[in-house]
Amino acid sequence: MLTLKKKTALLLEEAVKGAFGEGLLSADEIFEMLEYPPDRSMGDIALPCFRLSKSLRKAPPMIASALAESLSCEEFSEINAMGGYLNFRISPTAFASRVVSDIRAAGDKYGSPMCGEGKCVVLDYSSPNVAKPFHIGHLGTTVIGHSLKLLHEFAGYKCVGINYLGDWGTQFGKLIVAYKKWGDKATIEAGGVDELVKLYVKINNAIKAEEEESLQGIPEAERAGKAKSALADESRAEFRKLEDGDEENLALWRNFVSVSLEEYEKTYKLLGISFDSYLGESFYTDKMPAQVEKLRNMGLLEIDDGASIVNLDKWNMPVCLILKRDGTTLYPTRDIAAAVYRHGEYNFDKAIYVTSAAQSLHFAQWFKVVELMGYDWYDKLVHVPYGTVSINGAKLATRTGNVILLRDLFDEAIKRVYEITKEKHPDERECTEIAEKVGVGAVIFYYLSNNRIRDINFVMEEALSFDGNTGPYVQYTYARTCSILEKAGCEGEMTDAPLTEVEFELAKTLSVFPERIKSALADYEPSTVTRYILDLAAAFNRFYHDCKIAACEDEKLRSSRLALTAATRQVLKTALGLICLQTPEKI
RNA sequence: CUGCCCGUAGCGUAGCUGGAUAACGCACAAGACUCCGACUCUUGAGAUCGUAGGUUCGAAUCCUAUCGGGCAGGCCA
Repeated sequence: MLTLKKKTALLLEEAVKGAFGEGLLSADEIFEMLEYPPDRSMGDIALPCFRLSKSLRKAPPMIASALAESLSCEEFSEINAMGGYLNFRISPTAFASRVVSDIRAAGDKYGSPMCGEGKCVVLDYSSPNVAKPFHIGHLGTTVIGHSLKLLHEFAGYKCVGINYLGDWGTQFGKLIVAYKKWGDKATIEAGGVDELVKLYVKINNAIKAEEEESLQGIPEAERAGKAKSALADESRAEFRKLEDGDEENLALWRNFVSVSLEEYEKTYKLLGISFDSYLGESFYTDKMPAQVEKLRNMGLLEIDDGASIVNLDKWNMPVCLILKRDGTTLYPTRDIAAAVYRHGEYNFDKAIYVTSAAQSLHFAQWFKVVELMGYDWYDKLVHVPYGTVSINGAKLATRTGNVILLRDLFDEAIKRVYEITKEKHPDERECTEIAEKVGVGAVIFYYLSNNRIRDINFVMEEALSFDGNTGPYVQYTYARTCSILEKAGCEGEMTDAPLTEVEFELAKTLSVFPERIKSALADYEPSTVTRYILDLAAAFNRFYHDCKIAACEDEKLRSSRLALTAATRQVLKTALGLICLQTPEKI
């Protein structure tokens, strides 16, 4: 499979040799220089010659015209020099046939760079905290992470998706105390994670109240570290018991985890997501001491104000805390231990962490510590950050209730689509199925439309809008391709029937898919795929509007148009799949 | 105070390894369906690319400074 750019680059390599002699530019270098003109009237592909003018000591327009003269090829219907540019025009019919036959030959592998054969990627994403609500703050890591997994699988990597559950820590001591005080088995069983959240909120409020009471009469300035709470002490004690393997507490803990997970699974199922590993923080508790020991033996650990730290001054970063003053571990300690374990387990070629950009420094720090520890795979760790989410302009906050649970968000989206769909589909089950795919798709598409690093202000009305560049728009376009092909009863073949501008534009858009996939992978950027889908949907809808397809009277032209439609359906299906969107054939 | 990220039409954004007339959607204005699915398509109006310097044949893109917003910065995760 030779893309247009590659083929052009090879031709140009010969032309450059012919006009200016050997060894000046390789095909690869030319490939990098090629670009798409901003306007169709200029040509379909272009080589800017400005950079060549220095080494050749000739004016760019002269280089362009010299190259134009020494080039000839049937692939291009026209080659001409314009200013400093060498512009190529492709013959639409031949080009479209080649694109369509490439797509047909590759099938659902069309667009795959196949660069991951025999390599393994570990992706850490979603990772909710047990017994806390699963809200839109988790949408980013979940959806970006899974899309990156799909992209890597598409490229041939063996992928391991890890849901690094927040299933350990003093919050479980609190939860155990709360449960013993106010909770009971039946309520939790019936109410699920919501009941756990209630208990958690209740005990936190109670602790806060006790602490405030204990501070009465102490001047503002002297309050630091003086807050006292019996419940907090009790919580620490219960957590200690849990760490020491107390059977009763362990049983409670297991129950909290499984109740929470059960709830999360519902959302994952809706998103079509599953994980290969659910090993959470608790799994690594016994793997940290070895790493701490290694740090100490290597002389990397310093004691500062009682705590054990790694000094990162040389790299212009604040110190990385490894052990607290009381000797207990911290977030970076666990991350290091987990990375070491995972490398041993999977021997990954890349380990990707999808988290909020707020954690960028944390990752930079512990990545550096891993490097200092002499692990030669330190450069295989990749942090993929994304912007923070706010709701209607305000920060997310569980306490003030400014949260949208993912579950509620999807329910709302599904409900709205259902209302619209039911008029067309009397069958209720079918309608529900469509509403799920389109409703959830709308939210995901909205989220994955922008560069991940941008902060996002979540406005329900916008996320659930179905007009313009939205999920329903592209899914509808996909359904339309299916419907046309089904009515026609065949998928057509490319013929020598002359094609018009819109058909040619569609073929060009189809041809560019592999390049877009490559850049999505290189940048860890699912939105590149989202944008491509919009380009393709727009190109197809223009074509659809201008041309009769199944109803075309000219047999040859009909066949070509059906083939283009089939190719579009194929690429849309692949691309939508890569950003976690379903592809219903009817809407 | 220090570091990282973001400033592009009224709004939400793309373009950022420098390249030709800055692209898309929403909203606004005008138009197109006895037609393969109208959740469609066409056209118009709307931008001194935060600001000021610099590098270059050429800057939204690179460098410096500056303003505005977000985030982070030793015992939370």
